[in-house]
Amino acid sequence: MKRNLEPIEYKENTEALAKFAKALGHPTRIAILKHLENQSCCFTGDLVEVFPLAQSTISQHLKELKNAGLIQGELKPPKIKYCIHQENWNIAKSLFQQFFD
Amino acid sequence: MKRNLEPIEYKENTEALAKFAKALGHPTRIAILKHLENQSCCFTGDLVEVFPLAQSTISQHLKELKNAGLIQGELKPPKIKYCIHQENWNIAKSLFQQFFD
DNA sequence: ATTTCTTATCGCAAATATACGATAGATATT
DNA sequence: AATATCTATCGTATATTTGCGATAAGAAAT
Repeated sequence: MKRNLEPIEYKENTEALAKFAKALGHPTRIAILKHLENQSCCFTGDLVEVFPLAQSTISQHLKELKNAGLIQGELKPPKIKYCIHQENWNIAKSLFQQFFD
Repeated sequence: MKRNLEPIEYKENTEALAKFAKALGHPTRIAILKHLENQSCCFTGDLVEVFPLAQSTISQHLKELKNAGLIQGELKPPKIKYCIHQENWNIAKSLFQQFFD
């Protein structure tokens, strides 16, 4: 095999949009975000009860959403409260909007 | 290992949105779609010249976009003309719209 | 200090995605 | 029928994703 080692350079918006889309590319993560929109916020434990998935799996999905910038965690010891990251959410929203015209 | 063999059941819209998002979750596919929006249509060969990727790789990305329903291919022998699948495009658009409020 | 509660991380296994070259298929043209 | 052109598919290698249980990490309360 011979792979393209040097990654292709895309426009900034293209990369950003793909990154957001990738984070949204799993039904569990969509469902988590919908849940966050309804509840405005929630704890990891709440989600573990909602979805038939291991706690570690939920945590991993949350991590990806956080890495993508779509959510943020706030320390509420001993829990962690997760909310939509409103600023980045708006950025994602407008990127998708302008993408679809 | 013991995986959850029975897949989780999500709402239809959740699945649909995740599927579209997944297809959009790669910068090359975003770029292809942007190109299609500008040109309205194009051939596989055109894309091979635009992107520094093998023809087979481009073809694979097109296949995924087609499977997601975002594009459609029209036979224009000996070429194939790819266009946005307008109907599904609108569905995707409205799914993202209502997802982001 | 120890225990309790909550969440993150590690290590693993399996599945999927990404990329390539090579090859096959489909259709005009000669 | 043979050739040329264009695209899809196959086979392969590697990387990433997804999921689990087990364990670690953090903070509060006892």
